[in-house]
Amino acid sequence: MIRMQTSLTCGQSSSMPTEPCASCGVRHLSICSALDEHEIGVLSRVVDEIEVLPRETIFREGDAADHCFNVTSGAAKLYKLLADGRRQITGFLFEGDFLGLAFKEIHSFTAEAVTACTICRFSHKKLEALLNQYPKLEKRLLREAMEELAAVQDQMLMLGRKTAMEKVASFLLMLSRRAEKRGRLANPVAVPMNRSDIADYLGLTIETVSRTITELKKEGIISITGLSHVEIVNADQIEEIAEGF
Amino acid sequence: MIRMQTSLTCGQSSSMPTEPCASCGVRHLSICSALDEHEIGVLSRVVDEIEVLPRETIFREGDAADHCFNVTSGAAKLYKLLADGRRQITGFLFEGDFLGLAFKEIHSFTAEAVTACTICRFSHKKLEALLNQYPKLEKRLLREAMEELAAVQDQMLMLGRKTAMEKVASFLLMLSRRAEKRGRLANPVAVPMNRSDIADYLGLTIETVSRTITELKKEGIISITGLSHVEIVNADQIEEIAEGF
DNA sequence: CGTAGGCTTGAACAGGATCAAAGAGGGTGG
DNA sequence: CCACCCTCTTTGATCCTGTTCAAGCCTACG
Repeated sequence: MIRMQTSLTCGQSSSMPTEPCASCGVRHLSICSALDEHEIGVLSRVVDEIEVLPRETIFREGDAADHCFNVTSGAAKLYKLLADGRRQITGFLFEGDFLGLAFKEIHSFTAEAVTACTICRFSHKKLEALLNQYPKLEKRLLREAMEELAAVQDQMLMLGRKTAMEKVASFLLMLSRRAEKRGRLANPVAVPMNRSDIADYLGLTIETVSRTITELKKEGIISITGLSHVEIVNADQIEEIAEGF
Repeated sequence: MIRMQTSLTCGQSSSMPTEPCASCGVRHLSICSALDEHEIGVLSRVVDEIEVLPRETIFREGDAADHCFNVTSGAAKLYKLLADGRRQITGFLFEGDFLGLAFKEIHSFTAEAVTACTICRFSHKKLEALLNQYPKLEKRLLREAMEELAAVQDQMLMLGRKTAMEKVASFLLMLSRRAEKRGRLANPVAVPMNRSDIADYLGLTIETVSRTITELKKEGIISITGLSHVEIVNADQIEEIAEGF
C-alpha cells in the first residue's frame, strides 16, 4: 500500500472536511448503499482510503483480520496456497465488492491487487459498532454473504465438473456479467488479469488457458480486441459452452 | 418427506405441549444456541419437524425458497447439476447444520438426504420476523455465513488444485473433524455416503475414489473397520497428504 | 440361494499437465 | 529512435493422472 489518508483529509480541500462516502462513486454498488444520506456521514468518519499498486498485497492469509475493505476502483484477487506453492484464486473483486467479511481474528486467504486499486478501509471494531447501530447494514451484509455463498456454489460446480473449454467460457461470461452490473461495457469485455491468474482461478495451467482461448478464437466465438479485451462474437454459443451443452 | 408434524405435537405426550427446541439435542450446535431459555420457547412455536428418508429430496434447485432448515439428525447433501447430468456435491450437512440461508426467492441448489434425517423447518417469513426481534440471532447467522464462506475457500482449493490422493485424504479428515466437533467418534470415522457421493463431492469418479482408498489401505494409513467406517491409522501422515506435503 | 446394487479391479484412452522453445509487446537505456 | 531485454503468451511434443469402458466381486436382502 503506497499511500494512506484518513477520510477527513482525502477531499480536494482540507479546509472543508468532505464527506467522501456521500460522493463515493461505488456507493450504489456496495453495502454502504444500505445507509441514508445522514448515516453515510457517520460512515465517512470511520473509513480510510488506501491505494494499492498491481501485485501489492492488501492482506495475507494468517494476518490479523482487524480491518474490512471495500474496493472502490480497480481489480483484486483472493487466493489460498498449498505448501508447495500451488495456488487457487477463489475470487476476483471489482469496484463495490466487499472484502474481509470473515468474523474471525485471522484472514483465511490472501488479497492482492490485480490492477492499481483504491480501497476503502474500515476497522473491524468500528464496523461492528456501526452494525449494532444500523441493523439494516447488518441485514445488507448478511444478504451479501448469502449471495456470495450462492455464487460460490457455481464456482465449485465449475471447478469440479466442467471441462477446460467450459471453464474458460464461464470465466469470460462471469467477467462480462459483472461489468454489466457495474454499468461498464459488457461486450468487448475487459480482462485485467493475466493468464496465470486466470489459470489459478479455473484450476488449469496457463498453457491450457492459452490454448483454449486460441481455440475459441479459431471457432469465431470470441476475438481479441486490443490489449486485454475480449469481444464475445457469439454470445449464445459461449453461454451454451459454459453450461455444458 | 414422509412425515410432518408441528412442534406443538411432536413431544411424547400431546397433553403436555412440549418445548421441542428447549430439549433439542443439537441446540448447542446450531444457530438456535443464540437464544436463551425464554426466547427458545418462541422459536418452538414457529418450527416444524420433518423426517426424510435416504435419497429423498428436501428441496430442489429452482424451488421456491420459502423455508429454512436445520438438520437435527442424519446426514444430507447439497448439489448442483449440469445439463447433461454431471453433478457437483457442494457440501454435506450433519446434525446442527443450517440450510437454506440464501435470502433469495429460489433455491440455488438441491438438498437431499444421505441417511434418514430429522430436520427442523422454519418458514422464511417467520425466521425473518425472529431475526428482527432478536438481533443476536441475526449476528449468529452472519457469523455462520462467514465461517461457511471461509470453509468453502478451502473446498475450492481442494477442487482446483489437489490431486486425487490429497482430495480423499482431505475428505476423510473433514469427516473426522466434523464428527469430533459434534462429540461423536473422530477416529474410526463414520462415512455415511456412498462412493458416488464422495466422487461428486471431490470432483472425481467412483473408480478413482475406490482406487485411492485401496491405495491408502495398502500403505497402512487407513483401514476399513466395519460397514462404512474408516479407521485413520496414521493421522499425521494423512494430514500431510491432505495438505500437499 | 439367487439376485441386484454398490464396490473393486483391470486395461486402454484422453484431457490436461509438463517440459521446451519460440513469438510478442513494452519498457529502458544508449 | 532504436536495440535490447524482460516478461507474458503462444505453440509444440510428450507424458501422466484420472477417466472410461468392461468385468468380476462382495454383501445385503428377498
